[in-house]
Amino acid sequence: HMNKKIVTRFAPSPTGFLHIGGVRTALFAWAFARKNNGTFILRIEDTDKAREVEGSIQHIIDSLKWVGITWDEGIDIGGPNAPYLQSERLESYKKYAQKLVDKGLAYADPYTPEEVEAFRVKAQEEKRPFLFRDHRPENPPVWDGTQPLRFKVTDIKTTHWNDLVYGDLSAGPEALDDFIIIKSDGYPTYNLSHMIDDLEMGVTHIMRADEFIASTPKFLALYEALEITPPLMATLPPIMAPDGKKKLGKRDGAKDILDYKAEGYLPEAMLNFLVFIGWSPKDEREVMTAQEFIDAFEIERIHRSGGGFNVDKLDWFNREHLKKLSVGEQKSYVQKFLPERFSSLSDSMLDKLVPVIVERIHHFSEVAEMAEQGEFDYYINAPSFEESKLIWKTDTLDQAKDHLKKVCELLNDYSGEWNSEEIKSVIWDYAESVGRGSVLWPMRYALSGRDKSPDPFILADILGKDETLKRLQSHIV
RNA sequence: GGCCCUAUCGUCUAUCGGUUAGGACACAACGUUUUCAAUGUUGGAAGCGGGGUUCGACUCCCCGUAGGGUCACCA
Repeated sequence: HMNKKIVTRFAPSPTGFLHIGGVRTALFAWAFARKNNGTFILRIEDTDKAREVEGSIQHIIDSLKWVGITWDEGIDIGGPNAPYLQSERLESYKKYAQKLVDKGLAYADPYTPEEVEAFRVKAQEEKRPFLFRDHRPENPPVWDGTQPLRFKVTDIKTTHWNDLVYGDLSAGPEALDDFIIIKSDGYPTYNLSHMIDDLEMGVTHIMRADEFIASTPKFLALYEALEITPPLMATLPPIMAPDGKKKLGKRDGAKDILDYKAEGYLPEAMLNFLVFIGWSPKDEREVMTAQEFIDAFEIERIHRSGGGFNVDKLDWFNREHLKKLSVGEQKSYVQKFLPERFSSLSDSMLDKLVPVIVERIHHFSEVAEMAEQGEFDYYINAPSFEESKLIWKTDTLDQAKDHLKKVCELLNDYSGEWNSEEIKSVIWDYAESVGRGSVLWPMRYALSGRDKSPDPFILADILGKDETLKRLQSHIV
């Protein structure tokens, strides 16, 4: 039973950065293609020249690549259906537009933008939807390419269709109108161009966010006029702002996806987080790799209700994926976010320090924040001697110094392997005999100068034997 | 305002007529421990309201209510 090969696409417009909503859409379309051994296409819809933002295309490519999305055909790699930039496909759109004109299903819009705007305002004031067809000219001029070209809806009815996610949908006749398919600048609108491209590129499944539900009846009318069988449609639920009250927009904190990269979030965590907004697997798994997501992905399990963007959950996902990284990988991230002054840390010190840091963060920019607050300074500079701190939780300063003196002796005599477990066992019996706190608190202060720090044995391990003894001795004098 | 979609713990969700309504995040308590962190255990916490259908509704239908989308020479 050879089914038709599945082809999906992600088709953003180059009008700025890609935010999480766009990436989520791409992720679903990509996963569906991958799961079914299909083709995934990256197409750029640059028909709105006024809104185009320089550099967007590269930014989109970088964003998708960051989360691990790959495409089989697309703007940067070409493919059998090239070009993948709509501004280079104008002939196709004109051909189909002309077809409609010839059939009497498209006509030139004779009004000025101001006149149309006036119709719209009036409709708004009268609290009814704006319908251009109420103003459809009786004898439209011949289309010479300088006026907008409108599709003429001939069958005004309630539209019924099926959505792979929402099931049977319908919309009243108010959803149908004469909409523009070619603008006065000669470029097509999305309304026309996306379906021509999908047809020519063999797209079988369209995945897009729910704001397109309302215009689907228009698309369906145009498909019919063009005698094109529409692809199957899967509508994705909206991503809501953290308060859950409205759709997440750029004004509500929908950041550039690459900002999360800059903040030290892991791409695999971002992917994991994003796919769980609007989808969930059959079982109760949450932490998943990209491949596990692809394997588990089913359109049937895409949700219909909107999901909120929850930073706490993202942080949790990030921690979970952080733990799965090798120490080497963790180390290169930590190095990236550690300020310049820490470059004096030796490689071997870093190897021991990294796990200690990773245990205390959700994402790597916290490393920079903690460093900013002086959190790691004692790894590169010995803390200054403070008697008051040294005697905290011990009886007297003399006693604290005696304990440190003994610790120094024990460590000095020890010549085995230098790691926190061994260091601990060297000191432990003594600490137990006189009371752990009275030994460990002074050690902590002598080594870090702080009352909140990692275990003193771990500190000693990271600092090395020489530096450890040096710091302890400086507090005995 | 018209058209359309949605509705389970604070948040994300499971449930596809019969469950003590399950899980995760967050939160709280306790345990471990030399502090912090990490970790372990436990806990509180939900079916928007009203009608139906049914032996039985979170689940199906209707009406409210609330939220969201849309009504561009943007996609």
